[in-house]
Amino acid sequence: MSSTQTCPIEASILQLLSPSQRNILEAQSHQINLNSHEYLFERGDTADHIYQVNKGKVTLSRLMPNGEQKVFKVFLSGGVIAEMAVFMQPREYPMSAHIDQETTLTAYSYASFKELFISNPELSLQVISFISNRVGQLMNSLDMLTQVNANQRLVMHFADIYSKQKRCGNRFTLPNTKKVLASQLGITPETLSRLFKKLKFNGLITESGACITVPDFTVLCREVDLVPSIFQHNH
Amino acid sequence: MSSTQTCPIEASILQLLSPSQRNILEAQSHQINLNSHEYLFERGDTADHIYQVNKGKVTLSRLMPNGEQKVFKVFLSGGVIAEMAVFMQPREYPMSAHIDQETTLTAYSYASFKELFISNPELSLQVISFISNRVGQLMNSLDMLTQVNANQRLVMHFADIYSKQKRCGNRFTLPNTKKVLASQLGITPETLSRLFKKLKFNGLITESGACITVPDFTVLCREVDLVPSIFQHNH
DNA sequence: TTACCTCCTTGACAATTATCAAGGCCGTCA
DNA sequence: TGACGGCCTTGATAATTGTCAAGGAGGTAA
Repeated sequence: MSSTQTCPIEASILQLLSPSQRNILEAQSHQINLNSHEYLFERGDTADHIYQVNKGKVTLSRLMPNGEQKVFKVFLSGGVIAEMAVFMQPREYPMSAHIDQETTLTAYSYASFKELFISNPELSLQVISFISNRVGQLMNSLDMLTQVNANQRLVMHFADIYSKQKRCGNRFTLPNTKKVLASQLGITPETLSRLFKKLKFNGLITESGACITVPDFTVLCREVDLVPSIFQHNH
Repeated sequence: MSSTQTCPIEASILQLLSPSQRNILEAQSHQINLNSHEYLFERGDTADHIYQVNKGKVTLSRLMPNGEQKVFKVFLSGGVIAEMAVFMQPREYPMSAHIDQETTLTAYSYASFKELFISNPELSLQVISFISNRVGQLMNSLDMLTQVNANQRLVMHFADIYSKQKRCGNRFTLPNTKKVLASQLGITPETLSRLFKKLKFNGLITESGACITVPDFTVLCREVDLVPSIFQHNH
């Protein structure tokens, strides 16, 4: 797993800033270096910084009642961490951020964002819009996790990855280990392994390392009873 | 099912406004009357109003790929509808709002909110905070729906209702039909019926109409393998 | 090199949940 | 009043997913 890997392209709050606003923020930022197995923050810590990954790998996860670690998201270079948490009340990180590889980050303080918002009302509007969209996405995820079975969740996840990656034909690359993927889909690694086996057996996908090839998206969707439009790029 | 029923107490964007801000908004609002079986709006409509229910009953739902209607939320008097949707890009309602009973609503326009935000930067900050919290809640729901079984989801839902209702001993009232409840929990009505049966058989709850009595919250939680703290009121 | 350790896979089995079918209850409406 | 329709329940059965146990592949550190 190379450390030059980048996150799927994903919108972040930082992209809403104009160059001059960005400069103000940068001026007040600072750099952080962390080693493998350290924590950037833990659940419950005061959330006073948003972080952007420059290099490395950070996993956002939460300890579940059963003692398992549920992975929410893995951040590679470019990823922006905790862009919501710092605005919550009480201002506490709702999950822990674990360093998986030696990582360098840029830390932007809550205070500097607050100043920007106060002095730029139109920026605040954009941010409200941005977060509202996130709410919409989360509600979609809620649908996905309750109304469809594991097979469909996997294919929908494929669609998600596919639409976020730079297209290279009918292929895409799994950004995480299968254990993490299983955790994100809310199933066990064993079940995931069997789902993959079935998809491969039926010729719906081919697997080569972390790279998945889908001969025919329409067929794949029909097989699991989903509309093919989920693979349309809706940027 | 009486039409004087009220929503569980739940924070809304309207509560962030100062009296004078509220007045500005009210001045630009208008009243709406709708009859049973009409739609307030449908998924995809331009989202240009936030609505507050004065009297009646409105169901927010979405058509699922399998053709079923998944209920997200039921609004009774006091409920505030679409407080996120109007800020999303593109500005479209992500679900449909169905009128279940004759209903009167107050409609506040997106434009008037926008003006308020632009002229009150601190208000915008509060709104950002408010929506971020909603993001946090949704992520908790995601946990709940993926990491725990149906039994636990039901009890957690009890805890949710209980903490939002005015306390009257160890009782609370189910706000929706069991069919709707099942839909919210992501299970079938049959499964829900059997869960209730088991809880009642084991003496963990008593049911009298829509009213549920829990003799001992600690015992109930222990039985389904959850921490009792979920019933603590964390206003 | 060996000794771990984690991830991934597979098999056998158990638990959970959905599906299908049927009947009772309770409203509304003609 | 009776007919209809929705909701709730129950039973029988099937499908889905989890649990436990075991082994292979690959990486890392002593």
